[in-house]
Amino acid sequence: MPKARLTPASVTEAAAALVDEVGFDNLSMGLLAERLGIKTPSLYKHVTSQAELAHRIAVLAMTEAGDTIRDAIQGRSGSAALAAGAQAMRTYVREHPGRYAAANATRPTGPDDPFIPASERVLASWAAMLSGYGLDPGQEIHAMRTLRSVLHGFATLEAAGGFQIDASVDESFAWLVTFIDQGLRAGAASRGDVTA
Amino acid sequence: MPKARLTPASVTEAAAALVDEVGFDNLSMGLLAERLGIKTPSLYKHVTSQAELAHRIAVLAMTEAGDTIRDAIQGRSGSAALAAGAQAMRTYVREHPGRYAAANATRPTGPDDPFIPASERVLASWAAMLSGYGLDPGQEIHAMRTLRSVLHGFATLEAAGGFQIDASVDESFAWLVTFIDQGLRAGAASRGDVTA
DNA sequence: AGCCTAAAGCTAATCGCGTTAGCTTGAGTT
DNA sequence: AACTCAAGCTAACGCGATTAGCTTTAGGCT
Repeated sequence: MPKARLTPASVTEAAAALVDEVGFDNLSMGLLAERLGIKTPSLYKHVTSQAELAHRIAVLAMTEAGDTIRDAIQGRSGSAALAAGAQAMRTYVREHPGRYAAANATRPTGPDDPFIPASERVLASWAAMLSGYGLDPGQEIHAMRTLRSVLHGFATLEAAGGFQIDASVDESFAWLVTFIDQGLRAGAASRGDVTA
Repeated sequence: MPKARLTPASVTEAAAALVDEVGFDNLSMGLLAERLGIKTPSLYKHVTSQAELAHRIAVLAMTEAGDTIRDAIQGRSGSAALAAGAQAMRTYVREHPGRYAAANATRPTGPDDPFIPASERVLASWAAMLSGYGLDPGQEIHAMRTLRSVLHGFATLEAAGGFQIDASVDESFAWLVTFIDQGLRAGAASRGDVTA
């Protein structure tokens, strides 16, 4: 049999790179085939459908994002962990807008979808980071959702060009991170958790 | 000439209703035509393209959202204005997920695009609400962006089914609003910096 | 009342893109 | 050297958006 020039991983990676360049909803089989130097129908020897391809990009994205966030948080705690994790996520989305869009467009296909553990790893990193704030157990879920909301919201708004005066977007993000940090600290303090 | 059964406004409204039912990216000319009781090509007597139709939905959505947010904030100030405005926005997105998706998918088509003033009206409402917190002028832009990020992030995550244990999503939103309110009151980011 | 125009519909046809069917080739195995 | 099958290819189908061109009909005008 012919040597496998194209592996499942290399095809997914090429698709992910493509999507970061042209945007997730401009992904087309023809574009990817051209990029790989083959004709469009030949792609179906490596992918069952465009939907499956998009899903594979999503799994890759979630896995990569999980890795960078985990690495950023590793070895830090509290404010530093929050700042590093948030920055890692923002940077990932800026560098891989197409992959991130793919991840947001996808839904788990079943109970054994690898997308599920990949997302859970991301959530686990955030949970680990939040645990450093010593929040009340009942509040952790809310803090987690609020955190996800801000970071996701900021990243998508930025990716969509939603911030007009982009001169100070970095500054805004730093402000946002500080805002969250102080809110979380205050939340812990309000329950007497303060180290005084 | 035949009476105008279908006005530009009624077509856009029907498309918006459709999109809220089937999801923005399941919008199709055939579906809308069927809904209006005409054949697909006849739609082009009322719309120049699907892209234009999507854009009209987006303008409608931004205008409607602006109205409800303004109305919610009217007559309130401070925490109450924030809570009411945030709730209004969340409710709008929950009730009109397709329109909101359309609004996020669109880009201004030119300097005289009605989408621009429509978005500005939304921003103006948020700005009016934020002014009640008496923030430092230099921080207002950051507070605005942070506010937009949380609300947009929460709304889109919720619409995408991103919150698994949906039992307490209402509670999480209330927590989020309180979190933002307390942060704004404290002038959170005015002191200290956590930037990595 | 009776024409005349143009808006609004329709059918037929085109185009692009995803996808399927079926043929061909060549590397690795026997 | 024969054999097999993964990976490519061309041809063709299907569906949704869009265009072309015809038909109908209501409103304005004389």
